[in-house]
Amino acid sequence: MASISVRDVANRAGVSVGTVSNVLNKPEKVNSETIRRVHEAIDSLGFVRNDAARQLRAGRSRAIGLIVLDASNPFFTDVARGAENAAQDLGIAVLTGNSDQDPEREQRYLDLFEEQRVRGILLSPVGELTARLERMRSRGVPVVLVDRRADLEGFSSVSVDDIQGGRLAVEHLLQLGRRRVAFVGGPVGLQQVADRLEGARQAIAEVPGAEIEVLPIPQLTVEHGRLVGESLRARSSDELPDAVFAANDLVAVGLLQAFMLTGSVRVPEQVALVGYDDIAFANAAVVPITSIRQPSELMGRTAVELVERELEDPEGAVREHVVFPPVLVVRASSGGAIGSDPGALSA
Amino acid sequence: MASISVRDVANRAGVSVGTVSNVLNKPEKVNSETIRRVHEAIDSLGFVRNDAARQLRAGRSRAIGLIVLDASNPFFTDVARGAENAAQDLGIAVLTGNSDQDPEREQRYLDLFEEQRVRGILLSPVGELTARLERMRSRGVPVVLVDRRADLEGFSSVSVDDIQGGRLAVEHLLQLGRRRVAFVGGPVGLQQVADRLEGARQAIAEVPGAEIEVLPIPQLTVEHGRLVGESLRARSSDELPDAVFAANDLVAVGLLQAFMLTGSVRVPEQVALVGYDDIAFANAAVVPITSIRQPSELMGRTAVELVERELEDPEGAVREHVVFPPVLVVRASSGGAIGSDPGALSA
DNA sequence: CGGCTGTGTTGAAACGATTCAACAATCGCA
DNA sequence: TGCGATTGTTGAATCGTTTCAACACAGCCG
Repeated sequence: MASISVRDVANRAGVSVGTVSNVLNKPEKVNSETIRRVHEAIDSLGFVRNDAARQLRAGRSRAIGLIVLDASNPFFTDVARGAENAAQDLGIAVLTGNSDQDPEREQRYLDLFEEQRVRGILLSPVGELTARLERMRSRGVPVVLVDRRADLEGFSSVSVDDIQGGRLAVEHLLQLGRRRVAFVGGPVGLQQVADRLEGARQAIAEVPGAEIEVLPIPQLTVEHGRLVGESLRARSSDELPDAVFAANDLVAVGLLQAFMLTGSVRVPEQVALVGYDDIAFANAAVVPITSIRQPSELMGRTAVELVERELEDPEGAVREHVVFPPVLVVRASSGGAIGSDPGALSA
Repeated sequence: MASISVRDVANRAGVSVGTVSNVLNKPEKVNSETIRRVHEAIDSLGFVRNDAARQLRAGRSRAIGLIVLDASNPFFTDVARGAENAAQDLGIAVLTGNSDQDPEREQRYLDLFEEQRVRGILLSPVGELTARLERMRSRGVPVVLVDRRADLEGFSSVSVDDIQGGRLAVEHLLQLGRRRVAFVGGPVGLQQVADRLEGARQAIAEVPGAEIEVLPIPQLTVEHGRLVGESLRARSSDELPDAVFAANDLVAVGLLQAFMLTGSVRVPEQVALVGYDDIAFANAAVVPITSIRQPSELMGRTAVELVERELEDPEGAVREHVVFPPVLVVRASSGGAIGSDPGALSA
């Protein structure tokens, strides 16, 4: 029951505690025969290093804290995966907390991470945290904002250029010869939605004769996509747009379902469809959906690297804002590579 | 830069360190005026308790470790949410790691959690861990298996009765008058798949004239569901089953897509469809899919409670296997509540 | 007044790993 | 042989919190 400590290992191996510690942390300073004996003792006693004691001495832990907005959103699980992979390479760990868009839960995870003295925090913020983060920074704990451009001054961040993403989507539609584009998304209060729309408008403005119609929705869900899809279906064919850009893939799935349900709107013949995020389901939809991919895994990886870089440069004014370019992934819903006969889609 | 400790707080408040500790942990033993002064000192200095020191003294941390098989599977995010909610009520934290079905990652998280001296571990295991878990148990660290019945002797577990789930699904189909049921799932090596099929067979056996056809697939994915769906679509109508039970919702979605694509198989008129897991997408599919719900959040919550119960009963032989009943959720794909005109589904 | 109870407070010991100045042993070289 | 350099090893001090035996003090009673 009594826990096994370095002292026990030292006794068993016939060396001092300092030597055991050196075997664990600086083996190059220890005679190889001694190393062997110590490891033997460790194995036979089943010794497991007590991380609390180690980090008490070290002053900081070997873990990075990650707080995500929504653990069920594939985007964030990919970010987390990227962070874990990067951390693994560095021999550190990632502790993941899910704020679930609740400022109170977010606070609790910040408390926990502060008490744990994590080496840094990756955060996609919900609540108002300026004062709090200011304090962490003054303590020398790096904070990296994920998926939000530097709305908080003085913190590093990783994000995606959503304006560029919007451009990519609509330029693709325009290149297909489409001219009457509908944008389905909302609420426009959301930075991401506003940026995507802005990019779409920029692309439209560059092509004479192209026009855009904005169809606002209160939330980015399958249901609201479907509702808009049904209202579009009811239009006469000369009122129908020939292309739709959905602010995310869930909305695109809803639109597609409405179009498919009666088969009265053919995708992509009558309406070409582009979504955003490139979630796994975009590829698995009835008609695979063209989408804008965010390099989510790379974002997580980069965020971890930014934390470590700030740590290595303690006095540093090293605050970086890494903005990733989005990538267009063309699939059947905009007439890209189609597995089966497109004609079959009209049902 | 120098970290602020209880000693600093004590000086500032003009009391001893013992008193500061008591304010933090046993305020009922401290004079209320003293409490006030100490809190004032804490606030003005920005003191944050060092959890490493605290748990070094305590011998164990205030966190429970959770290792999930697949963080992108909604089932596990729900389990995690349940565990976090339960932990919150108890004033402890949950550290979540994603093994991603990789035994090596699973090992690394176990190492981490052992070094952190977590109070307990919730685990949906991938690799062979008997020896390892045995050691943890002998150290008095409770281990609770999630979503696996006690294939490892002597550990508590939470799981769902998948045999019962299979029964529910097929009994429902039989009650609708269907008699020719197809089961789509695999690999049968998977305990869950085998159990669901077993339950289905039991239900079939109780109704004279009912028969079941097993259509095996190598993986529970949308793609494989779609492939089977296409082969069914090609059958003549008297060879077609009048009901399909899919081993999970992803497979059901694939089947549905194949049926809808040409509209040659009408759901639910020609074929009634039931899935398993009740993922969010089941409700958001073109035709909402009837499914078997697992109480995933409750499972997470219960697992945390089992850990705490084992801790309170140190010598205890308290090893419980909690098996939850699955729940049938009826939707349009089996002719349940349908929003719009069912006839419209035939396209 | 002496003894007793109850309420607050104190400060040193303990938790277990890491660090580092000091020491020991061995070797090379003049 | 003597001296410095090199390589290994030692063990006490340290990190910040909690615990606990000991103490101080006030109030009460016989």
